[in-house]
Amino acid sequence: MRIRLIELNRISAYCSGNVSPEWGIRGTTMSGKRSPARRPTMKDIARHAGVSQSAVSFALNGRPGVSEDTRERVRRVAEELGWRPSTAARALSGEGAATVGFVLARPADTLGVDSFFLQLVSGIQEVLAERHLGLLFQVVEDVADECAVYRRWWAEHRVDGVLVVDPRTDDPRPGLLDELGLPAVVIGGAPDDRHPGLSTVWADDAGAMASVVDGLYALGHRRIVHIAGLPGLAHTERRIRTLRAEAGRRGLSEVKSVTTDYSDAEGAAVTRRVLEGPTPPTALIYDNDVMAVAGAAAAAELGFSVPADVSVVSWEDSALCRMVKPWLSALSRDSVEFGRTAARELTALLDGGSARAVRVPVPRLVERGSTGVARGA
Amino acid sequence: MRIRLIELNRISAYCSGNVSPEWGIRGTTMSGKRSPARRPTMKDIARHAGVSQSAVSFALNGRPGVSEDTRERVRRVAEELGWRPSTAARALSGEGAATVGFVLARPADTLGVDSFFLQLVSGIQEVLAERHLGLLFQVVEDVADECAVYRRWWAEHRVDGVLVVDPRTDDPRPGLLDELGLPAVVIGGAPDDRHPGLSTVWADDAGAMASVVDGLYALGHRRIVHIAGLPGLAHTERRIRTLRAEAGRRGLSEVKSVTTDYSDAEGAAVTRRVLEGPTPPTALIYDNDVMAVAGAAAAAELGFSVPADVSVVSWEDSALCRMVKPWLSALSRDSVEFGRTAARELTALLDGGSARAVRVPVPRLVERGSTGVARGA
DNA sequence: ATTAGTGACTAATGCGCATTAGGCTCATCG
DNA sequence: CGATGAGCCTAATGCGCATTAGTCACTAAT
Repeated sequence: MRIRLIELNRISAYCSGNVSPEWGIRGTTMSGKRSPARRPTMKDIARHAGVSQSAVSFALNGRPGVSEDTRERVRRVAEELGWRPSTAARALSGEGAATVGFVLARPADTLGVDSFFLQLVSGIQEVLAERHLGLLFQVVEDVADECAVYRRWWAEHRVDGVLVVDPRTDDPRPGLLDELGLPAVVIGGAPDDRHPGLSTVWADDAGAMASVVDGLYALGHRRIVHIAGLPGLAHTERRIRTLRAEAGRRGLSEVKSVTTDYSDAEGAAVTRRVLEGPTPPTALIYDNDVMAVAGAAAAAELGFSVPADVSVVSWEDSALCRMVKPWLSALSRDSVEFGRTAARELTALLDGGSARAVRVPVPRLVERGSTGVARGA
Repeated sequence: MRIRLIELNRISAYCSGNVSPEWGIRGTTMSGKRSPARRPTMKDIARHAGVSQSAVSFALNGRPGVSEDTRERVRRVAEELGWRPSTAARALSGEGAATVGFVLARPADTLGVDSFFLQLVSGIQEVLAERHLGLLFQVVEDVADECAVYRRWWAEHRVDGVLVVDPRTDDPRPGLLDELGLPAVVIGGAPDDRHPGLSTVWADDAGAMASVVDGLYALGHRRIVHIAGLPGLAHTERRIRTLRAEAGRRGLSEVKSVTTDYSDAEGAAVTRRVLEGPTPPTALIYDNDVMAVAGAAAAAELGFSVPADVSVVSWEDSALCRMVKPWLSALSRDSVEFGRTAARELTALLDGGSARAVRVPVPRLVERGSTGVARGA
């Protein structure tokens, strides 16, 4: 009796699969009106394949408990029906949301021209897409809002982990994420012992700064101004500290850093201010490409020729650096790969791996036309 | 008997809420090890408030069936516990995923310096954040991949709707989204009657192009080259068609469009090619800021002075346009507001509103130093 | 005084999946 | 020849929420 029924089911499933599937993914309501479309579920697969819903689950998840034969059949049916697991249901049954979060804490108007993030994100995506992980993205005003977003995401069960950018000194985020138990990778921060749960992917800013100063020193530069980015950002502070140390080591007194908001406006303004001083610097190091370009233009306007009067280095390479004359020498790094690495670390964490600190290659100085021997050297 | 029990529950809830809540959101496992944190659920709230779980649901969702008194109490408890509805559970019980999708189909290396998308996204976020809607973001290589992503998102029940950018001629996406019944807003496409289910937010490129040509014509320009963006994009084609029409209307034969990939390299290359021809144009219209800047630089290298020899107009305004000398005249639009509008349309759609086509203001030409009277005019 | 009605809850169900606990059949061993 | 176990499945349960169907006490109307 029982066997009979099952057999019948199997036969009908077999037929419908090969001859005329009465079970498409398009539904038709009673009224005859065409409903938009119906998502196939495991139940549908089960009916189609003539097995129980649990068997389907076992089959599709590689769990033992079904014959290879059945497994294959179930897989085929799932494929035909275009089935995909509902992330909602998966998340609900404890499997996680299959999503990672990414928050960008920058005021909308500061977003402007920034090639770094888009490239970073595209690298991240590459890795996440392979594993069908979604990327939940949000732009907020400041770090406080960012923390609120993490809390919400966590409470709403929206993400399995997050990628944190722009680490700061006295950053509240690592502590919060630790508390929430949300796996996270900090991008661009130096390794931090206080939060063993977080992974870190970082570039050796200190080393890069040292080598830039080395190079400029060799070219005879003794007065150097570093037009830095936002104060409070970990890498800004690292660069500033290193510059000071390098200057101290060489006994250079006319070397300093000035922090800005990364905008072209401030980049130009600071440039004008320092160049109009009594003893203008002979070399300028900008923390991003936008300021470097704006600064170089400002210098030119003041009658300073680049690189004869003043050398310019951009700490970010992009098409922008090749849009002005002379082309700007820049520290080049592979932002896409940076993103890939970060995403890989996060997936490793999600797989239960333990946190670690990964260092990506030191940015390389690409010498173009904007750096030269110091005037008078 | 029953009353008694309920009363007791209420009292105990009252006490625990005010004196020593034994129910925090932090859990402690049996072994004494501190578990990372526990998400409070409606069950917790129910226990705390001494009511059933359904009552909590009614209370929190503004449904009738509970007294104002209870409602308020439940709300307070939920607040105290830091409760947030699990999106997974919500989605599973048919409420939608509280997420909208956004796919960017551009090869990774083409992403480069683009201010438009980041601004667009930040505008979108502003509106979505208000309603606690998440934004699922993905970067893919081409439109085929993009379609695959929509299918997957739909099958996985991941998004309630999507925002579509870069509409094309013969675009497969509207049809697909229609088929899937996925609410969508097309950003930048002209209204399309064939897909009544989709909303559209668009700017009047045709009108803008006409006014730009008007302006250049008035300055004496008769030979104009339009360095357009990617062929196949709806707005590229619209601009090209309009330019041709305007030229025809005025009997100008030396007016043409050349399509590119939006990169600085092609912008410069095309510029060189047309300027080195026998009768070089006196005005160049670039479809984005990156090409405009690169093109202006290329022109300068060839000995063409801007705007004396050739006028330059950028169809995208950004800090970039103010980083070169002379500053570039540009068509300025409020990309952030554009994003807001699109997001608002999508939320309206999600609320059950019907699709419509919304036109945002025509981009306005900001005259800067790069446009002038045509040589010889 | 009985009935209908209403307000305020609680119980029960389902969403789509993973998982645990059983159930049935057949081969193997003592 | 009955007991044991392995193999292959099915049934049942839970996740967190929304929702529908009761339940119970109390009021208004007949």
